[in-house]
Amino acid sequence: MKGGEIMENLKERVTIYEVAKASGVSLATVSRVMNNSGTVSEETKRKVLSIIKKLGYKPSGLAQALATNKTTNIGVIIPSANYVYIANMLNGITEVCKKNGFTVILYTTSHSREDALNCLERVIKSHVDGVIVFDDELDGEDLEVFNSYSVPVIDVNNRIVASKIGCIPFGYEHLMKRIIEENFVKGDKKMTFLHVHNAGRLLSRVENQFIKVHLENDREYNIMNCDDSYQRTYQDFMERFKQKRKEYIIAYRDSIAAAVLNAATDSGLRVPEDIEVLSIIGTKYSSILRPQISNLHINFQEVGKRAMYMLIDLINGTLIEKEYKFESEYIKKDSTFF
Amino acid sequence: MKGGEIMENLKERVTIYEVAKASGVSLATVSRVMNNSGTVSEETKRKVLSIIKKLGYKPSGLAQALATNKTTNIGVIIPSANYVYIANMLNGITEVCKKNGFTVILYTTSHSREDALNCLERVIKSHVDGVIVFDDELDGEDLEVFNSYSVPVIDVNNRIVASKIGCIPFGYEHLMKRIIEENFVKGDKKMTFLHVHNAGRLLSRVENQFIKVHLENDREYNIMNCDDSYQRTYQDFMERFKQKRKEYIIAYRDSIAAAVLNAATDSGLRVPEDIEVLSIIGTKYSSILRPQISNLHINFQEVGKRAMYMLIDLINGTLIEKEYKFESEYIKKDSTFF
DNA sequence: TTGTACGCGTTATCAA
DNA sequence: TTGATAACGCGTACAA
Repeated sequence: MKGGEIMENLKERVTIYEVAKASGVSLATVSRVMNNSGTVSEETKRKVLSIIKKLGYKPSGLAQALATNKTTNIGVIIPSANYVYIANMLNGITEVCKKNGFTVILYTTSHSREDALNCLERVIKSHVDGVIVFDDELDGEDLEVFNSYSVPVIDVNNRIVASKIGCIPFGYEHLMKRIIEENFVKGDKKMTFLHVHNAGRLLSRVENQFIKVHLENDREYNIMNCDDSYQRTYQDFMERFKQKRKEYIIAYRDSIAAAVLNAATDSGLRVPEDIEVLSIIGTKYSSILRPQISNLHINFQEVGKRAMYMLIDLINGTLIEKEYKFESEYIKKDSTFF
Repeated sequence: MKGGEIMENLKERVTIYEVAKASGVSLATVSRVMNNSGTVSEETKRKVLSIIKKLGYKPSGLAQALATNKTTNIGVIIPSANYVYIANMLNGITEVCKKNGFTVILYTTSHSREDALNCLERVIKSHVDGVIVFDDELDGEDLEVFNSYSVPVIDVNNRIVASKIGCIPFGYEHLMKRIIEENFVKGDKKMTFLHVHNAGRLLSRVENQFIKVHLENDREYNIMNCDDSYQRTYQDFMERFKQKRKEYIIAYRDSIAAAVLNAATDSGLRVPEDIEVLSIIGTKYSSILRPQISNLHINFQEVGKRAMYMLIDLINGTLIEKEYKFESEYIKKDSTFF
């Protein structure tokens, strides 16, 4: 053995052929043993199994997928795993995946159209058995593209239905209307909606509803631009709260709501007497933060699980109801009066 | 056309053969066009490209992977995406992946040895080009198994090095010692370490260090069993704080620390005068919660990025330093005195 | 019960 | 500049 020779024990991947040879049978028999298909005599089965174990043979998922046209992989497209509610959904998906023998391939879009189209390409190339989309960069037409490559789709947070598309829309409108009108009747504060640039359809829909309900009731309202960052929002509100106004503020999610609350508290304003805050997307942090934040709750872990269940049915062609709506629930905490 | 016929426009996947036929060239030429390899005349190139576009041809990643022995997929093994710091790491990984043309396959183990071994199997079957492991269920021997199937590994939170294994250990011990001893000198409270059953090596190591430093200094300490859940811990401490004792409590992560803090506040105890709390793993919530939580900070997004950079180098055989340590940093906030 | 041979959709090596 | 053709590792009719 020469000096410079590579000594790594990268034993080459053992294939079905080698198992067959070592067992003295054909590769078809090995395949049968692996998949418990066809009929194999107990004796050869034992022998083959022992060889498989001895050689440490693991079938190549690639070759299997190519031969069977099934990968048992599903794609998940999300903007980022960094938001708690999205991580919760992801967790629900993986849970159901594991129980059903699927594996998750993760695609993130970082809020960019370019990334999104890139994902689309890669998802199609990857031969996933199906895909769950929770991403505003992808619209109905994009989802049709998946379908045209016969990739079943479950679209979360939309209402797009087609032959191989199911959807899980969220119901925030009714509840939003109820809360706003309750504030008109019992409350005394003008409402401010925190508008986040490019934050997606979910927030836009709620914002539109916010405006609509105000117009219907002939009430004044504020829309305020807001960064999707705790620090920046905190600073903005420290500035804003120098004038000790009373306000009812609606924020996208817990961190943003917390920024407002902390700024209020740090400015000597009382919650909820002076400042009321509502978080649209509530997570467990709504209850951990003090004061606890009132929020419109949807269990995103359950959303993820449901999405995956629906996708499995869609893949198997047994999905009856292509739409499953999640209604939000009002969790009244300390940051609001009613 | 009969009535019951299926009308779905699931156009079958178009293959390289069909493109070749439609272009009047051989599949080899199409392959060359796709990969910009070899030499193709401008004219046929144009023709082939137009056909590719027209037919919407996307090469099969499966077949490519089988032929080239490269998937451009990497595996990520984590206990769950539900913890903020893990989600942060995941985010760092995906970011670097995207820039370098890799795709993440996600494997979660749900804190079970069985799941972990299952992951091991699936990772090997899936032909990933490499794997990042941040999971206590998998030990050094398991990682060697990856290696024996020539799957490069980056192991986070451990110090295991081998031919195709790199690692990213965390440095908590020194800082822990410094903080504890500072408390001995300047502080006046007995320290309590929250022991979480089966929470993994990271916490165990810190706990051992906690005990060691106390023994070295001949000081008394408490170890207290604690659930890895906000609610349960909150209740436990509401009970405990009925006796208005003074304590310095060390918790695993923000949520748990918050449970202690909230219980203290709700029991009429002052922070940090009566109760001091330190969170070992700090996230952005350390600064959002009130009082803000002192913590031992490691930027997990950076950990994820670094892990992926190292993995890429390992795959390419260009990784020089197989170990890259992340030292924790003490972020002094309002929940402690020093 | 077992083996042969073909197909899955690519890449890559030769010749032509 | 192109086109056959052999891998890649497996599943699976069909034949034996």
